[in-house]
Amino acid sequence: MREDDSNWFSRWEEELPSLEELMPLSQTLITPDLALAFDITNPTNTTTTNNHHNSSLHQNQPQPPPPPQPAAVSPTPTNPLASPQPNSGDFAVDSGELGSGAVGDEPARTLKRPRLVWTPQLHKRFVDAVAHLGIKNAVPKTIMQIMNVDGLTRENVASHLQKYRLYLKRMQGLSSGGAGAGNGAVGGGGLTGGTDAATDHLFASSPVPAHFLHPGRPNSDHFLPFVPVAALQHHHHQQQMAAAAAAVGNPQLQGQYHRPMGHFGSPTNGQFEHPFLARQTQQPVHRMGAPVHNAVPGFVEDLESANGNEGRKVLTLFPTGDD
DNA sequence: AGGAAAATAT
DNA sequence: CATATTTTCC
Repeated sequence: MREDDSNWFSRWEEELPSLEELMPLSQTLITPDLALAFDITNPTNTTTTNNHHNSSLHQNQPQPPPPPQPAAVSPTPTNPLASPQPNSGDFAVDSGELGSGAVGDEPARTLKRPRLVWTPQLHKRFVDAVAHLGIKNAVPKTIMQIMNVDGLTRENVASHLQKYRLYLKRMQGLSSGGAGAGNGAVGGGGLTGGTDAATDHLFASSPVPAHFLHPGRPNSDHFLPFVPVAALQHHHHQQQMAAAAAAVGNPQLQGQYHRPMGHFGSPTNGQFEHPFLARQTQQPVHRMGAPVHNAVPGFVEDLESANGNEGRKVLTLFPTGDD
């Protein structure tokens, strides 16, 4: 009956991805023009946005087009952007990158895919994709498609999905009625405060959809009238760099999270310092009266804190639909 | 292609 | 040493 209509409609609205979500990470990260420009004639770039100091974000660019994400590495062997040319202005990329050392290397060469760093933002996208698909359909391939992150490969998602599932499982055991779970299956964590196993850090940054925890009820049906946006987008351009490069090339950040005994007790948390991805939603803490005009039409203030602040979404009817 | 486990890197 | 991510096997 009609009831359903309004029901699903509401849900539909909530599920509507915001602009940010619609935009491919890669695109958001860099602009093709700049990227090209970089490779071709203007090696002047900041290439590196590497995080030299993550202490504070020095984002001067209102729209960081500095395409330089790939500084660390270039996942795509064929992509021109991969050239981490020396940044002329700023300093060189920072220090050794870890394993790859690719910073100063040339692109196009047998580049191995650098380690993908799952930043909270990326993870959020991942969770979002899984949520929309429903655990049922949440398979690597689909998730990957919906995420539409350049450079992301099925393997990456599969791997993360595996971990994510384990995380959910762990959560179930702990959150259930409580005392029940007797066995210390916790493996590692078992803190009273909640879920803070080291692994949870990343996962904790994004809220886990409630239905994920209940196996018994898929929460109504998720029949999507149309395929979720991103899935439709087919870009075959220089994709492998941005997101991947962005997310990837910065293992240094990892150092921060990777603290074995992590002491992330920030209640307000949610403010991760992302090197690149951060730029998408995390704007500088500039609270000036002067509004930061989003020069880009596609940029909406998506100030969503990874905390649990959800609800403020801009309804975007569809992706720019340009393509 | 999906899932799990092992291997490796950080 | 532990965790995160990749790679391999089923």
